[in-house]
This record gives sequence, structure tokens and C-alpha cells, in this order.
Amino acid sequence: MPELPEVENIVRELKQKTMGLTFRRISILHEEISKTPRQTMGKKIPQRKIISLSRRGKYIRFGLNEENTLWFHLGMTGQLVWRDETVKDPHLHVVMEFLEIPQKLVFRDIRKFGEMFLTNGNLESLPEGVRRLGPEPFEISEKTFIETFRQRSGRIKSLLLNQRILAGLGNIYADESLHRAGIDPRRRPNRLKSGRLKQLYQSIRETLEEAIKLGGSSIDDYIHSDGSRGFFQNFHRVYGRFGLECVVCKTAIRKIKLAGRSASFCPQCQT
DNA sequence: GAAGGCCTGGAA
DNA sequence: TTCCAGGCCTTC
Repeated sequence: MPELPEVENIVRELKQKTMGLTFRRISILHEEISKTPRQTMGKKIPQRKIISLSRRGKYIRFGLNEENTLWFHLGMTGQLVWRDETVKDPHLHVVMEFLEIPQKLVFRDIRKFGEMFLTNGNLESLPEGVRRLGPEPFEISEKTFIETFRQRSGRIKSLLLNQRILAGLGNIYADESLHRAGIDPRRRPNRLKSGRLKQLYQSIRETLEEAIKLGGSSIDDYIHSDGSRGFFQNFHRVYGRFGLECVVCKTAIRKIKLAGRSASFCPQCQT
């Protein structure tokens, strides 16, 4: 569930506490979660300093000295949280310890859709999923956005979920952006006027911006590192509002299946 | 470009 | 007991 706004919040929080820290040890409790072998991690991580922290799509990047980067993808239920003591926890996969502070940063993930890996400066060390990531919603120009979508014939909602086309949107923010833009999720962008794609471009940016400001959406497992919740779920217009009134026109929100995923929309406002 | 699979907990 | 949620990948 963590999508771009949630990941952005996580990165901002982690930045305050982890910049400049030096890894003492990394313990991998369940090897499946780490795409990089445990031994490599154990060899390359300790004694390295965290010199940068950033987000790319839904990925979190810890920039380490000597060109290594430690990546996390939280999948649906992944969390990077602080622990004073590691109590027994079947969903705990990675424990990171530092030289400067006693607290441990842990990676826990109930559904195990998340992953962790280490890359060096070489392009070849990047997994396919990262290498083929599309542009960031806040970096792509309006012109490029419109051109990209105008030549696509798939359902607009499915395309928005495709990380190779645009990085960072998941089901929540794809649905929310489409409602804000007044576009039916089943529409095919190559048959939309460019003015409507322009509207979508703006809507995506506005939706993400507001969500980031409000601390993301706390639906299932997402909470801030201090345990507090995001607020954007209170402002969802369609996601999770099946059967409820559209906040704009009071029509009942519909929910359909699109390419195996649920899509919620207002049949009146979104055409 | 659609459909199934991985994974788990919570709801029906 | 079965179904559903969805991150992303693989297969058709």
C-alpha cells in the first residue's frame, strides 16, 4: 500500500534520524526478502556511512559511501521502523544496527511483497524493476506526459499503475487522480483530447502534493515512524468509498474490476 | 494486454 | 471455508 506520498514521508522522517550514521551490523532473518545474498550484505554494509537518503518511485534508497546503495521496496505491508529491543516478531526480516545510536532500524513486512537489495555504481547491478522505472510525476513535463499517454491504447487506470510509464502511483492515487481529473478509469488515453490529459497531469500532481502534505494515507499498516497516522485517507474521494456518495455530485461511487485490480470511480463525474 | 501467482490477515 | 486486498512479476 505505501505509494509515492507514503514513501516520500518515510524518507523525510528517516532522513532526520539516519543521515551520517554508520552501520554496525545488518542481520537478515529471512533470506527471501533480500535479493542480495546475506553474505554480500554482511560484507558490504558494516562500517559504511549513510550519506544520502532518497526516493525513486516507491523505492527507498540509502546512499552509502563508496558508491553502494541500499534499496528497499515496501510492497504492500512493509515497514521501516525503529526498535529499542527486538522482541519476538514473525514478520521481522531485517535488523540494522548503528555505531552511533542504540536503536535498531528494522524492516518488517507481513505479506512479504517487499524486498531489499544492494547495488554498486554500475547500471548492471540495478534490478530490472528499477532500471525500467518511468519518470517521476513531479519531474516529467506536461508535454512529455501528454505525448506518452496519447499514444497508449490501454485503459487509463491500468497505465497509471504501470511503473514503467510513470513511477509512484498505486491503486489509491490512481483512483483519486482520475476522479479529480473527471476521467473514467476505463477510458483509453489515445482517444482522449489532450486537454483532458493535461487535466490529468495537473490532477496527479495536486493529489500527490496534498497527500504528501497530509502525511500520506493510513489504511492498513502504514504509520509514521513515531507511530502517528497520515490524514489523507480522510480526504479520499473514491478509493475505499464504494457505495458512498460522491463528494462532488452525491452519486453512489462504483467499484469495478480492471485488469485484476479494483477501480473506484464516480459514474457521474468521471466520463 | 489480460490473467494468474506470490503472501497473509481479516472479513464475509 | 472462501474471498479479497494489491505491490510487481510471469505466462499466455
